[in-house]
Amino acid sequence: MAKKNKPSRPKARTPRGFSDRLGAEIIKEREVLARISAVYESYGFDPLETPAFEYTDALGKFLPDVDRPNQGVFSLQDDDDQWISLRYDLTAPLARFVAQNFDPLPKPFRRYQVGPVWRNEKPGPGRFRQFTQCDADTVGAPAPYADAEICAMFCDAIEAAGVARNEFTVKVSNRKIVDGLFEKIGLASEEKWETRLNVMRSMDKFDRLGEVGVRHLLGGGRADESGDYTDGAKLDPEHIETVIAFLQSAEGDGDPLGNIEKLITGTKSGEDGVAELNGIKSAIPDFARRPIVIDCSVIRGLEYYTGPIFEADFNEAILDEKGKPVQIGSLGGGGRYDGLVARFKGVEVPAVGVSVGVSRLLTALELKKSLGANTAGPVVILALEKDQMASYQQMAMELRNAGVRAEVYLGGSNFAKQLKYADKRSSPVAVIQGPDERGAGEITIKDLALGAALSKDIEDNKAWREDQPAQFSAPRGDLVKAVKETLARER
RNA sequence: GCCGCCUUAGCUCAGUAGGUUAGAGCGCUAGAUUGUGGAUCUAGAGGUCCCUGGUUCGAAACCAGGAGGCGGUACCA
Repeated sequence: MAKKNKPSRPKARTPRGFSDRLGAEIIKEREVLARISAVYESYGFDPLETPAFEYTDALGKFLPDVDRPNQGVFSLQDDDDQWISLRYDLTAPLARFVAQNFDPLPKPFRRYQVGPVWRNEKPGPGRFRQFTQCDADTVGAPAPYADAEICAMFCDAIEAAGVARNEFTVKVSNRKIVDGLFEKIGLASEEKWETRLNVMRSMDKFDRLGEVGVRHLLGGGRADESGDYTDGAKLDPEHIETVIAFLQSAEGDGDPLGNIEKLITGTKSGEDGVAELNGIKSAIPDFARRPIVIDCSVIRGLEYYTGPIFEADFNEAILDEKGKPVQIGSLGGGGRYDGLVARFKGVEVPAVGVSVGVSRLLTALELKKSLGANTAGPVVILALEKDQMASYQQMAMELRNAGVRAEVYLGGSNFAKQLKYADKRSSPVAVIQGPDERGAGEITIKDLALGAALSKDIEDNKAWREDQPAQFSAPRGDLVKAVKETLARER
């Protein structure tokens, strides 16, 4: 039964959570990154590049233990026995960089950074183990003015990336307000930190699980549809009411800040937080026309945010090819983290920043099909006579010099196959010169896009072939002109 | 990590109460239509039926373990 003599070959495949990318996809991402970077640069942020690997202790709490050194991050032990890890975001490397080069840097230090980051966790739709982030941070400036600027720039960057103003919302909250809530419900003391974490996790799920789900999580616990059970925070009923009211403060037509203020009145950090949000509001030009809302149901990272926090979300659910909603997560987010550099320096350095999740954004735009038609391929010059290759390459050169992407067909196939190739490359135009044209000093320009459009209502192939409505001839000397005119017509 | 479902051709999927040469559509390759892609016709290639082990005269099918995928859930800087 088993076949003999069959060599066992490795299976060609990409590791899970990673992906190959080709052609148009890369071009699109490059374009989106360029647009976001341009926004950051126009605000005066300088580009920074740091290596993919960092010493693991510089990245934070994920010191690899012997059992699970790769929990969350990809780590390996260098030949000098030190642990190094692939960066999981761009903020930790920034903190390291600032601490390392503190004295000569201008303060505040404004930098942006674009690049891949890696996380060793379960992949899902729009969720990869390698993805691109696009961050901008201001280090060394206290709240709220730097926060206001970052927040406004965040909106500009997302818009520049191709999401319209009415398609997304930047939600703003403040960690201090959440602290105020904890004071109100008696969770402020040191030994209650675990319950606090628990409550924050539950609150973070408000948008996904809704009021009912969060009530369960705050109380006794919740069983999900797969039968798994999550233990609850076991709060008193009245405290649950307070938390729910807090989460719902942004709903309805009232003013969210006012609602919050009533809930957390009398707490020091709560009032500080409200004041900071007011400061942000008043420091953003044309605030009312921007898609920014105060919404305290946003929690984000549990550990390090110390002040204002931002999160950008799509307004409407993203659907996949089958029309099913996809959990794609936020478009990006950020906030103030005054303690991060202190890990290295011992002194608190105030800092605030945002991160745009470019890979997610592109997945979403792809699903929403708002990135427009496919990027056109190159003009293909058919190679009908092998002894004329130099003259074909000459044509390609002329087109390139005129700024037109062009290539000569280099395979070994016949006429029909060459056109098929051009079709597959989604070439807009094919340039044809066989013996007939060459004798007459001409070329044939074939408008592939137009042909494709016309062919939709073609029935008789014979008539189609005889007419050839989508092509015309031109003098060899007019090559560039004729191609450019054809391309222009397609726009 | 936990729970559930799934894995047969490049893709989408049939299939058999365990029984010789495992199928379809699309795609692919080649040819026809006398130098023309998308139409039509003809032919062809391509499968360790996810892997390993077990039960059996016989396993793609049944059992166990593993891997991968999907969905939920937990964690998430």
